[in-house]
Amino acid sequence: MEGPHGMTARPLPEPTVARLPIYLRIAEEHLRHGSTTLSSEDLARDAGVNAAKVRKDLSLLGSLGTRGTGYDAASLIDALDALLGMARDWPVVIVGIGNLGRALINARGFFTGAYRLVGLVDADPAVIGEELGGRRVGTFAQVAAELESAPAIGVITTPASAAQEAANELVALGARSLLNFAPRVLEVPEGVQVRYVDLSMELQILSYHATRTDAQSAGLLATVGVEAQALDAVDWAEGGK
Amino acid sequence: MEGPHGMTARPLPEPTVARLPIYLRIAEEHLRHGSTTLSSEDLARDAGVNAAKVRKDLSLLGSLGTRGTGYDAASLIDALDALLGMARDWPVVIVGIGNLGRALINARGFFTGAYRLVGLVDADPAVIGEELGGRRVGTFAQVAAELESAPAIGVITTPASAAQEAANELVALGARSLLNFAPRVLEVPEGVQVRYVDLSMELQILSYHATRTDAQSAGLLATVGVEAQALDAVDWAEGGK
DNA sequence: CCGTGTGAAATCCTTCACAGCA
DNA sequence: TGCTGTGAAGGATTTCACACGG
Repeated sequence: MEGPHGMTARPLPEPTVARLPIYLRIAEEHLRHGSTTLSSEDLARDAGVNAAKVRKDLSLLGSLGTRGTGYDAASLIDALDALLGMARDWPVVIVGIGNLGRALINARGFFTGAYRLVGLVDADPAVIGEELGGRRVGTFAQVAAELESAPAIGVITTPASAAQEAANELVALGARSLLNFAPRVLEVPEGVQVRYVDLSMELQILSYHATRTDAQSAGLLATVGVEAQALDAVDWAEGGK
Repeated sequence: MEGPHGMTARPLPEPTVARLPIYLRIAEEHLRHGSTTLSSEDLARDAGVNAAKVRKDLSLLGSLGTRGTGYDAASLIDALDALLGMARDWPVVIVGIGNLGRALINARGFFTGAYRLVGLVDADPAVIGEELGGRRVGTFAQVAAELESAPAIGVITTPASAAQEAANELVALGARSLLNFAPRVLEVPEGVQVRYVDLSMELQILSYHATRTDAQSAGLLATVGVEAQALDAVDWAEGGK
């Protein structure tokens, strides 16, 4: 059904999965700019990766390209859309309506396309009742009562101390994917996916590298031949022990 | 100076670097809760990784532990603080004062410790002049004039269309590390670090996995023995061709 | 002739298993 | 005895190099 030749596909390597959304974005951009085909070299340049990697990645989805020509932008978009589930409907609940939660609600591109905001949860009585993005903020119980179906994705933007409880409630509501912005590793049942976005961690990783390159530029440069690499986000988790 | 035995250290593996902030957070928490030592097993449980991985990671920083006992929380924190540059001062400029930018300015834990907000840039005249987080929003020229020194880190929260220009300006100001929230791969000079946080990409990766596990649970479960893994963020980039 | 698709090689990371020290 | 530190094994991903097809 979803494999290269209709057979049961083995799971894609996680680094490949993380690059697919980038390829999708680039293909959409190329199409908007009028080019109907693009080569692995084009994709590689825009994504900041090796061309061989692009070909290997895309070949895992099937034979999408044409030898001597490249990839048809529209076909590539279709294939990636299908694989990333962009044709489906993904109801999203956000827990923690602070600054970050509000930013996500209002962010362009966050609730476009397949992802649909269906619930806003907060514990603070001062926030409950407020209307944002066409939804009224409620407690878990209130939101659960108003949901038509289980949310597919739960977004956690609470303080760290409330994150595990938020995860528990979201899983109880039926969410099987969590996007956690709180600086806490979550315990979730097997089969529940968790992705972590930790802003202070990002700063620390940057300052680690900055410390190192400073020290090196004082000596001799040691980072020779380092290819510009765009995105290899592999921070994911599958629940269970 | 920074190697295990005072010798020139080879660079740490990138996945290891991405885990160090987590170990740091866990050690701080343990210390706050009164335990002065913690084992690799403790760290592994809280971080959601394998204990062997913890030991391998930490052994790369030197011999921090004591056989038969574990790691001294305070010493571990010191070592990680030093390595991640937490003793230094990291001036940060934010470009793009929309919802996300404001969320970062107000977020607890984002501008605590080593990271210090020194400038806010936006192109919108309606936003320029506004005061947030103790800083007045200005154009690049205005902010540049008020800076005491070059910013170490630039945070980009502009729309995608403005991200490359923001990166150029930040590099011109002297920033050597960029944290980019815009869905765009940036071109930067060699030696400039870029990390990407792309929220819509996170959702797409989640929906990819959700699609797959749904299809599998209809058949037979194939994800057996998958260890819970916390964070392997490896999305980083070094400029240059 | 050009660019994809792909075995094979090389590299990187993780996990194992245990020696060694407190 | 208990837990770290680490060589070696194992697994996964990246890169190479080129056969193949349009």
